[in-house]
Amino acid sequence: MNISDAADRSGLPAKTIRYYEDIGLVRPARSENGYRDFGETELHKLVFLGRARALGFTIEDCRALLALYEDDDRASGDVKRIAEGHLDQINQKIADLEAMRATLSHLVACCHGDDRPDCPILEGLGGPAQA
Amino acid sequence: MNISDAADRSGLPAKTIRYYEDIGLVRPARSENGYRDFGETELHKLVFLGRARALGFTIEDCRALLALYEDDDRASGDVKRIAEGHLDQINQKIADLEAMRATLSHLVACCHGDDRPDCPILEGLGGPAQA
DNA sequence: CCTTGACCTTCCAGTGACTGGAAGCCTTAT
DNA sequence: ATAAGGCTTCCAGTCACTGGAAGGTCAAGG
Repeated sequence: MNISDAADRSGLPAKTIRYYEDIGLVRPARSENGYRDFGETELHKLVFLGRARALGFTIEDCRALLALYEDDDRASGDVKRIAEGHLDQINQKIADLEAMRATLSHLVACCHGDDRPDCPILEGLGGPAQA
Repeated sequence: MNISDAADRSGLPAKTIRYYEDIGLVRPARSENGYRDFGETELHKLVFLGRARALGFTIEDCRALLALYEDDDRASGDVKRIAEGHLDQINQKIADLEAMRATLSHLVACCHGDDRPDCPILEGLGGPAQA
């Protein structure tokens, strides 16, 4: 299967698939003409990578997860540890974003947003530190 | 004031301050020896930038906000529009992360996490599409 | 006066995970 | 024979810094 079919079936852009080969995540065979030739196994890995990336795992996490996926003697504890670490990071990011949202939505709510210069948002950013 | 004092008083790393000058966000004076010399106005802008960045505004948003901050004839509506746009993006990011968290925490909860290879997390990533 | 150490300067390269584009080869259909 | 489309590689750019090298400046101590 050529790269554009692999792209269609995995949902990843062809550019991304080439990049994943560059960094050693997949190793498609090559046809005589030099084109990449994806078998079911490599396609399967692309799907796996697409799902893991969609869950926000880093490429290095994906590399580790893929190695575990292909290792019949893996310990599920290793997988779970990676996933829990990532879950902690997601929770941290959500907490950070919620703190931003709280501050910013308060400022936005206080701003009348018309053509006058008076603006609590700018005051919050530039004024003296607030409690 | 030299850059390290500006860094201490603004909370930004000196490297970041130099970068902000590079991209034209601040324009500190120069002493005869070539050192940057920050007055209160430039320091104030650094504090403003630090707060805006902490709220997740992009550098280009910061540039626009700073211009409005320095414009006595601004319309607060312009500020509010930028802030609301950013708030939308924050909300979108939170929603994305919460979706990831829901999927991932479910998978993690299903994984016994011991030394056996059986692993619902990997099955979720590599298996057939789920409803 | 000299040295030491802490500053400061500029410039270059790297981060993560792609993405866009150029230049050129291959295939398929007309 | 040619035109369109797909494939290849390689280089550069994204965002907002961050690290490090090479070298100039300054204040204190001997």
